[in-house]
Amino acid sequence: MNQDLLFFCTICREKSLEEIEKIRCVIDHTVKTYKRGELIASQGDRISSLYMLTKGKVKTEIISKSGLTVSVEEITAPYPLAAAFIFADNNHFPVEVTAMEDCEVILISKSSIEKQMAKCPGFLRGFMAFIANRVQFLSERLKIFSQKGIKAKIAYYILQHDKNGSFELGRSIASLAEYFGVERPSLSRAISEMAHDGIIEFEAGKGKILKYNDLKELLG
Amino acid sequence: MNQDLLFFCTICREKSLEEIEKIRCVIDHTVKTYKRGELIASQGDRISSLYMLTKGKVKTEIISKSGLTVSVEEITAPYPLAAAFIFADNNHFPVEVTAMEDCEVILISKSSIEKQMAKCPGFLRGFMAFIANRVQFLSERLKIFSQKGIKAKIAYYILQHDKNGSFELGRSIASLAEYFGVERPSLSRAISEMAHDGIIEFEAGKGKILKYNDLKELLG
DNA sequence: TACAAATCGTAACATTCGTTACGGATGTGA
DNA sequence: TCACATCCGTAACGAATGTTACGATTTGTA
Repeated sequence: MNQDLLFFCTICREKSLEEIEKIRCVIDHTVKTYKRGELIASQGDRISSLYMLTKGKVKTEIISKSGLTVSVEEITAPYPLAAAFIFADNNHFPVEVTAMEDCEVILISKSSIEKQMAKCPGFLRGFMAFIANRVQFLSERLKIFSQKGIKAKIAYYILQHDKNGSFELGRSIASLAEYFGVERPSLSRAISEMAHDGIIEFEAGKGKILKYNDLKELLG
Repeated sequence: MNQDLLFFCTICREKSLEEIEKIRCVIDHTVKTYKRGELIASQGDRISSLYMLTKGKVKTEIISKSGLTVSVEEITAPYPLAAAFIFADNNHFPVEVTAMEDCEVILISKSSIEKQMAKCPGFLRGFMAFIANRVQFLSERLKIFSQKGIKAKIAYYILQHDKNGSFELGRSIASLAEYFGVERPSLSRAISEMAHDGIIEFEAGKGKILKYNDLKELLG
C-alpha cells in the first residue's frame, strides 16, 4: 500500500491522497516480485504493460547477438521501466533488465492505462507530464552535447542562464563537467581561458558576460 | 482541408480517411496564418495549445535576456511545434518561433486535446506514439553522444548492429560521422585504427567483430 | 583547534580530434 | 570516352581535450 502510493505519485502525480486512493481502487494491476539476480525483462520482449518498479534496484544491459553484455544504467525504485515505450511504434525492451536486489514490480496493461486515461483526467495529465518532462530533459541534454567543443557548451549554458549580463552556474564546476560530459580540469581551464580573453568574468559560481558577440561566435 | 489531413496523419496517425474525417469534425481548432518574418511564438510564452505547423517553414532561436539571438533549428510543415511541452511541468516555449515563409498553424487547446483523447482511442494512441517515439529517438542519440571518444561511439554502434559476429553500418561513413557529431576523416581514421588493431574487419559498409572483449573495453 | 573531506585552480604531458589537402574509386550523363 | 560529382581513405599538422599530479581553500566535525 505504501509502495502503491509511491507508484501513483510518480506516474499519476495527483497530490491528494483521496484522489490517489480513488484511482488505486479502480485501476487493474498485477504485482510481481523478483529475487536478486532474477531476470525481469529480456531485450526484445514486447512491452504490453507498464512496468513500475516499486521496490529494489535493477540494472539494464544491452546484449549483443553474440552474448556480450554492455552495462547501461541502474534504476532505483520507485521508477517506471521504459514508460514511454508502451506507446512507441517499436514497443520492445531495448535492454535486458535484471534485479540487483529483491524487487517488486507493478504491471498495468496498456489497455488498462488507456481506459484509466479516458476516465481520469488526473491520470492522463500525470502520465503525459511524465513523458513530456522526459522529452524536455533529453532535448536539453542533447542540445548541450551537440555543441562542439567545451567553450561552445559553456557559451550555450551561460546564454541560457543569462540574466541581464550576469549569470549563475547553479551547480558546482565538477557537476557541470559531468553534465557536459567532459573532465573537470578541462572545463576549469576553458573557463579560465574565456575569462583571460575578456569574454566573461567568473568567480565562485557567478559571473558576468563582457563580450556578447565573442560568446555567440563560440557556438556552432 | 488537405492540410488538415496532413495534420491528423502526423498527430493522430489513423490511416483510415473516414476515421480522420470523423475526428476532424469533432475536434475544436483554430487556424492562423502568418506572413514571412512574423513572430509565431515568443520564448517564455505559456503553451496552452498544440501548435501544428501545416504550411510553410519556421526557424527557432534562443534569445538571451540581453537580446542576443542564437539560431537553433528550422522546422518544415507538417510538424507540431513543441508538442511535448503542453503537458510538461514547464509549459513555456523554450525558443522564439519566427515564420521564414508564409505559414499556416492549427491551434488546438489543451482541454480540447484532453477531451479528444478521452473520446477517441485512436487519437490518444497517435498522440502518445508521437511523443513516445520522440523519447526513443532522443534516448538513442543521447546514448551515442554520451560515449566518450569516437571509438567508443563506434563500438556502441557496432554492438547494437551485431548479428552473430557480423554487422552492417546501414549508412554511409559520411552520414554516420554526422550522426556521431564528429568529422568524417576522424571517423574514417578511427575505423582504420580499430581494423589495424585487429578488433574488427571492415570493408564497404560491412564488417566482422574479431575481438569482442577489446570492443567492450572501448565503451565507457 | 585539529583533522578529514570536498572543491577548485593550475601545470605538464600525452592523446585524441579537427582541419586541410590530395588522390583513388565509382557512377552518371553528355 | 570525357567531364563531373560523390564517397572514401589517407596523411600531416595544429588545436582541443584528457590525464595525472599537486597545492590552496573551504567546510564539516570531533
